This record gives sequence, C-alpha cells and structure tokens, in this order.
Amino acid sequence: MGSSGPDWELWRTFDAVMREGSLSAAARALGLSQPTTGRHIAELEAALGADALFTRSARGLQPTVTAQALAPHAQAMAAAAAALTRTASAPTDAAAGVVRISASEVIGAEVLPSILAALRWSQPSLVFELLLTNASSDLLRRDADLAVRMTPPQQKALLAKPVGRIGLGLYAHRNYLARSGPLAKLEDLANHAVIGFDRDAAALRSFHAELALLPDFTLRTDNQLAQLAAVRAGFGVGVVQDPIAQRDPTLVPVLREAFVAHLDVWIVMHEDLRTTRRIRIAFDALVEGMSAHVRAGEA
Amino acid sequence: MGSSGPDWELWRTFDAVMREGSLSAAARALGLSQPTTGRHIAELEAALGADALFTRSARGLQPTVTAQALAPHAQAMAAAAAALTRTASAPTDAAAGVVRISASEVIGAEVLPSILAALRWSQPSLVFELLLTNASSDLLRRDADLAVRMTPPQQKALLAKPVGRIGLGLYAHRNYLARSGPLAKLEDLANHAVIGFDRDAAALRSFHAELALLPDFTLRTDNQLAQLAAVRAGFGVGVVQDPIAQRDPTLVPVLREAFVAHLDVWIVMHEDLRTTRRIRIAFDALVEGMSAHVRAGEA
DNA sequence: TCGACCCCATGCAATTTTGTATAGCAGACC
DNA sequence: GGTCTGCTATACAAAATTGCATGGGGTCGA
Repeated sequence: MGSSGPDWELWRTFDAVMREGSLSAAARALGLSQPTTGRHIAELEAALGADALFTRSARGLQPTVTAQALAPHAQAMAAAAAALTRTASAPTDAAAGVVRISASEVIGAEVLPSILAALRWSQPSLVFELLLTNASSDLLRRDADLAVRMTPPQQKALLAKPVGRIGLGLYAHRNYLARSGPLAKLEDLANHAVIGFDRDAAALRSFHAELALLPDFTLRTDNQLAQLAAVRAGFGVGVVQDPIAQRDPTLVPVLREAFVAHLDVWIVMHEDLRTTRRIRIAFDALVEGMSAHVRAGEA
Repeated sequence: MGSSGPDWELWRTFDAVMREGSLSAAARALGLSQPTTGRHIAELEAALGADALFTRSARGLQPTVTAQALAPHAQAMAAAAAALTRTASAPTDAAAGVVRISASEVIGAEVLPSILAALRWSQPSLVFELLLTNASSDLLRRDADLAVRMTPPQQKALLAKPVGRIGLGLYAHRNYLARSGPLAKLEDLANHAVIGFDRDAAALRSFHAELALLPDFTLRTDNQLAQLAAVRAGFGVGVVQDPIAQRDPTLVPVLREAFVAHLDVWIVMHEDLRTTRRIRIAFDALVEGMSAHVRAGEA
C-alpha cells in the first residue's frame, strides 16, 4: 500500500506557495519553473479531493480555509526537513557543521555574540544560525537545535539544564538622572519617562505582578532591544537585565528596593540531538557561557 | 535559492528504510520498486556528502551513526505528512473526516469506546483512529490530533482543558476476598497477591510516593490493561481507577483510608487545529464525556 | 553440502516529470 | 488610453525517474 498520501515534494511546493503567495514566486523560491509549481498544486488538489486549495486570481493564489488549516503542518514538515539537512551537514561525531540557536532578541544581541565568539575560537569548524524571537520558537517543531529559554522546561522530549537566575532591575542613564527630578520612591516614577511594553500581553502581565502601580509608559515598544537602546540613550527609566546593565558604568540602578524581578534561565535541546557532537559542544558552551553571564549579574 | 536540501520524497524513502530495515521491505511498504528505493538512498548519500547513511549487507541495510541521528527528524516529517493528509481528509468546516486520538491503554479500552460511540451516533461522518500508548505520544510531533493526558499541559502551542480528577484506589474481586485472609490494615497486604508495575519507572515512582511500604508485587506487568484484567479475574489486589471499578459491582474497594491517589485529566489539542470543525467537535465531546466519567467516579 | 530464500546492484525500455516558449488576463502608472 | 508588469494556463520537446528483468552474493535450514 503506497497510498499513504501524496508525494512529499508536493507539500514542499504547497508550503512555498503559502509563504510566497503566488505560483511564480514559489517557483522562484524553490528553483523550479512556474508551470511545475502550478502542476504540483493541481496534483495536490486532485489528490485531496474535490475542494480546492487556492482560488486563482491575476494577483496570485489566495488560500482557501482548507489550505490555511494545512499550512501549519506543512511548516512543521519544512522545519523537520531543514533539521534533517542541518543534522546531515556534518558527521555526527564531528565538531563541525551548523548549529541553530533560538533565543530572545536581547540575549541574542547582547550576550550570545561573545559566547559564540569564544566557542568558535576553540571550534573553528562550527557555523551558527541565530533565530532571535521573543515568542519562544519551537524546538519541538525543530526550528532550532538549541534554545536559551526564560521559562521552565515544558516537555519530556527536551533536555533542559538550568543555568541560574538573571536579575531584572530599573535603570537609567546617568545623564538622564542628572537632568530629571528626584527618583527615590516608586511614586516619583509618575514624573519620569518610563520605557515599557506596548501590547506584549505575557510581558505586561509578568511585570504587572511585580510593579503593580506602574505609571503609563512614556515609550512603548515590544522590541526589547529598542527598550534597551532607549535606556542607554538617556530617554528614561526602563527594565534592564542586571548583568547587561552592569557592563555599562553609565547606567545607574534606580529604585533598587521597590522593584525586584528575575528570569530563570535554561539551556534547552532536543533529546534526539544528544548524540550529535557539535550540538553537544554548543550546548555545553551555552551552559557555561550563560552561567558566567548570570554570575556576572550577581556581583 | 532552491538548493535548500534534497527532494523531500527522498526523506520519505529514508524513513521507510529506517523503519523496515531493508531496501526491499521499504519498497514494498511504499509501493515502489526495490531499485527505486536503492536509487533514492544513493541519491541522498550523494547529496549529503561523503559519509554513507547505511552499510550494505546481504541481510539488509544497517544504519550508520549519521542515519540514526537523522531518523527522529525523518519521523517528525512523516508525522507532519500524516497530519496533512488527515487534515485534508475532509473540508475544514465539515463534521466529517478522520480524528486521531492519543490516550492511555486503559482510557482507550475502558472509557473512550462509549464516548466515541455516542459521538458517532450524532456525527456519523466522523472516523476515529486511536493511538493507545502510555508513553504520552507527541501531539507536538503531530502523531495525533487530540489527546487525553494525565499530566498538566506543558506547552503553549497546545490548547488544554482540565476535566477533573480521577481517583485511584485499591480494589479486589469479591470472590478473591471471600477466599483470602483479612485485609483491614496496610500491613495485611504482605499476605495478599498484589498486582503492580514491572519496570515502568515513572509509574513505580508515582506509586511509591503514595504507597511507601508496598510489598513486592505478586504479579508484575507494565500493561495496565493486564493489571485491570487480573484484578477482575480475582488474581489479587490492584490499583484501579474509581470510575472504572464502580461500574463493576463485583469489584470491592479495599484499604480505602490507607491508599489515596489521583490523576488529573486533561483534554489536549493542537492550537493549529482550533479552526478545524471536526477536531473541535471531537474535542468538545471528549471534554464532556471524560467529565462525566470523572464525575461518575466521585459517587 | 546443497538448495531455497532474501537481499542488493545494474542494464534497458517505458513512463512521468520538467522546462521552454507563448498566449491571455488583470491591475498600476504615466 | 496606452503601456508595463506580474500573474496563470497551455503546447511541445527534453530530461529525469521509474519499473522490469536479471545477475550476483550471502544466510538459514535440511
């Protein structure tokens, strides 16, 4: 019985069409010709039954409800295919090949570079890919090999190692403080420029718990790198990870007693990758590097 | 750039070869010819670089370390492909098509049948697949659409609904009790036939916590259906879910005060499937049916 | 030790899949 | 209103993939 579904290659085309929005664009992305992508989609539609996947138009293909329901699975398939080529990029027992790391934007921009630089110095054959997104992207969907996570490990299939706790505090640039009014009590914040989140529900909630009577933010953005940059530029007061703030002598902690929060940090990997040497090497390096980072913040 | 890895269809062949153990068997499973599968593997090996995936022998193909590292990703891909055909098996907005449900063996054999029977009565176009395994199989890997879980939801991408708590108790058949010695205190168990787990580490641990001084089991098996059958057959004393035991008047609860345990039950589904009507219908039916089951045990 | 069986590898013809070229259509912009 | 761009759909030839048949080699059991 070979009839267990269509040719997998058709799903790859489907995924590309969903992503690119038209047969022609998908053909370009895949390195195929436009008639071929069109035939692939036609073949899928024929194989799946009566209802069409797309409505054709001169402006491209618009996915039907069915196609929209299929899309996430196709993406999962694509992620697995990418993981396959990544894993095969070098022998399992070699300290070479591609390692794909998922982390938050702040960690990826402020902390990982030095860790990876050191690692590459000792392991010159490693190649890194960074997937920087705050929405903790799916290790389970194999979008990445390793991840730096701020939430406890959620899944048996994942191998997680805690590396400590990053303190969060309110900071401001000394130039800002020199020009602004007093900031000794939590209530003083009402007269200050406060940098915070815009719509990120999860982040807002977690900070609400810690900082119940926070005034309205003066600068709102969900991009934490922008928040950090704003604090450094002297715009106002914002939440900064202690170890990052302490590297910059111009940043001054404020309201140390009034605001306390922290992030528990984990390094996470797929259990499947346990035996792949380059992943293991990168895992260990991340554990060590992030541990050092966390300790630096405790000083 | 279309050169992002080999033809996906090759991975399907790879997965089949890993599963079946030989080119010929894989060819049979896929409905292809043996030369074709051989060529697929050869093409993969050529595409991935120097090191081979399999060592050829007259008894089949033996996977190398690299191939073993690739296998789980290929399985993930296969699961996603299966989910695609399943999802496409009927229009998204139809109360028809295949719904794949993961649950423990006991739930699948003792509880689900009546729930699904009732559901099928009101929705005759639904088709069900049961994946009965105690190792909570991966919803995230898209092995199933829905799951009945005894552990709290671990993943953001999953939509989980608690349906209550199933009590666990020690039970024995009345015929057994009529012939055996007294059973009033926990210590009396030493003189009884006790049915329990064999090697299932997780299960053993969870029961050790509840029943510290449990004697050595007289009948050991990790198959919980066999445990249940043994209790029903009057072999001895075993742990049974209250709602299941109470349906059978010949089963008598014993040591009610000494042993108390419970399982929190959740119905879990992929967030991706939220908009697929048949999955939603089955989800709601499972929530209602399992809630009723749980309540039945509280009587 | 022989035979039966299952396995992989290879040559060749048929089929399938793909690409090229082209036509037709809808919207954007001057 | 005309032109330009981007899209899909179709005809036909080239290329690639597949299946069939067959050969060679190893393992198991009588």
